[in-house]
Amino acid sequence: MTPEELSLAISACLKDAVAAGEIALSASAVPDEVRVERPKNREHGDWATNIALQLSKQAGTNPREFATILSARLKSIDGVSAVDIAGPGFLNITVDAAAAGALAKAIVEAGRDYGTTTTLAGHVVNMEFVSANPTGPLHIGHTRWAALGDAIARVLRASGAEVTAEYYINDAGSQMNVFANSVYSRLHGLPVPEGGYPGQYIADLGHDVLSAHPDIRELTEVAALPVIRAAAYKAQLKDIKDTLADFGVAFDVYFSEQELHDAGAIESAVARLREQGHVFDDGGAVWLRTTDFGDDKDRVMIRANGEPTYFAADAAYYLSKKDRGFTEKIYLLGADHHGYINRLKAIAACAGDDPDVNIEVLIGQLVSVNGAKLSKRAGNIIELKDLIDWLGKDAVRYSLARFPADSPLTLDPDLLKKHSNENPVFYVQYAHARTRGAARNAVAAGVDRSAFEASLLDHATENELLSYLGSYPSIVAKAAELREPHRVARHLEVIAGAYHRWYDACRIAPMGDEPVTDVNRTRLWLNDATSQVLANGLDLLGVSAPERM
RNA sequence: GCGCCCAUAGCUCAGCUGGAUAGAGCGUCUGUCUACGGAACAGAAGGCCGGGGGUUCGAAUCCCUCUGGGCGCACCA
Repeated sequence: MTPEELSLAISACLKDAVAAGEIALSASAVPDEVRVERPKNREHGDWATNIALQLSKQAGTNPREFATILSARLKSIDGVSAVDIAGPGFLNITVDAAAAGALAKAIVEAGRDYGTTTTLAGHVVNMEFVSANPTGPLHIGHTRWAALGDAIARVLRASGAEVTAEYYINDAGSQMNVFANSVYSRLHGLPVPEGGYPGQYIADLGHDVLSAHPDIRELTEVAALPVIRAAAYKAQLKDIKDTLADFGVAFDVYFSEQELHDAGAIESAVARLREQGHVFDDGGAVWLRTTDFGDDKDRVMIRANGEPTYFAADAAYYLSKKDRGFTEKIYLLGADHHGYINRLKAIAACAGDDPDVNIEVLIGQLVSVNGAKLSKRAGNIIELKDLIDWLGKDAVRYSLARFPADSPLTLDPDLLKKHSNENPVFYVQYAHARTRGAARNAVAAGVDRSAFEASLLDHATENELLSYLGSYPSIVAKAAELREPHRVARHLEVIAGAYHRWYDACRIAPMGDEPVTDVNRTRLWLNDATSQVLANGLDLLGVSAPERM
């Protein structure tokens, strides 16, 4: 019995009670699924619901009376062994061991599919994240979104959504010229130009350019700059892609801003938005009236000098996503871009979309290290590449994925540097390795899965572990719905803890010369079910599930 | 000045969108091993959930208001 099954059964009982006239509610007031929670206190049963507290007012009765009527029907649910009414009207439900234990076998049989649902089926999602300028290496600021964005994409897919992960390359702006100038200066041993990019990587890019174009130093500045710009851009973008691959982050599409310009998409975007009636001319510039849709000021699309703005490219890019058939466009942006929310939503509205449905802008607080703010331009960056080499992909990805995006996060490098159980990733990975080790030992001792007797999983720690395994799918679905993959990570930590407690209390393999019994065999199913859930969950976070550590 | 985010144990942070005695890891202290992997488990100490009002059966959670942090307000990209 999973919490979902219980939830549906409770809802059915409610509907029956309404139909029988025992509760004065309209049928539409009964929710299809009743939320059941795992009570903190074990004396409160296996599962609890506060549905009586929520609906009694509408039903014109008091919560305890409501609960009494409902509990009589809940007792007849197959697998429910007891129903108690507590406090102001909580319903505490106890499930018998056989009904709870059956889950272990179901999980093993579902395998990698356990935890996938269809709650977001039909959603065609474009998820844009990272999108770092191709003028420098990825640093820790991008790291958070790389880890989180990839995990969100995976969680969405697990919930049935069709997701395209997309990286927008800002390769068209004036920063590309600054970038080329910076490399040019390095090649000629000149100081970093005003506002240019410092940092060793500029010199490294110079070497890349030099090996591709050995005569680059002989060219005049005017002739050299376009060559440098193209070659350094190519090398830097490759570096970014390689780093993301090392981080286990896969993008389906790398979208070039320059190609938008080359294809005339800016002009056609202005024309299309003008048709929608939201474009106006003022002071020689072309504007989009974003204030019609909640922005605090209108935005220039084409400057008085005829040059398009970055904002115009944003609008063209949005239209591209719309044209490509995405019903939901999700943007993951850093907190320093939160001012973009309104204008991006206004673009969607101007394009005729519903800004509450078709576009979603997620804002993440920036990660800091040792209190120092990181700046690409200042050159004191911590590169993603170095972080991976330093701490390992798994530790970095897990550390970033286990916190929600909207709270400030301070990473202590000295703490993260330690490969010890101070880092929660090891707690979860170790639990998985332990399940594998326990299975190897059990098999060596002659235990197999030839028998499964669910009612034998009756220890308190088994009840606890089963309930957490059972709520895993709804946690994944919730994480997808709210775009909060940290919920998965936290739940894995809960499962790992429950597993360790079970492992301490209940042996899988027989002790010494004792014979193998169905208790051992059945426990092996539960062990393997735990293994499967931990592996599935870690995979959603892009973290490996090691066989041994 | 206007706007967004944040404030919970000594530290880093959860808290399932309003529920029962507010949790985890680390740190501190005390226990459990002739060990299916001790990278574990059990227990203790540690909280005015930033302050003050309000909403209701019930608030860390929702509303208002202070305080204190982070960030943003371009015909830059």
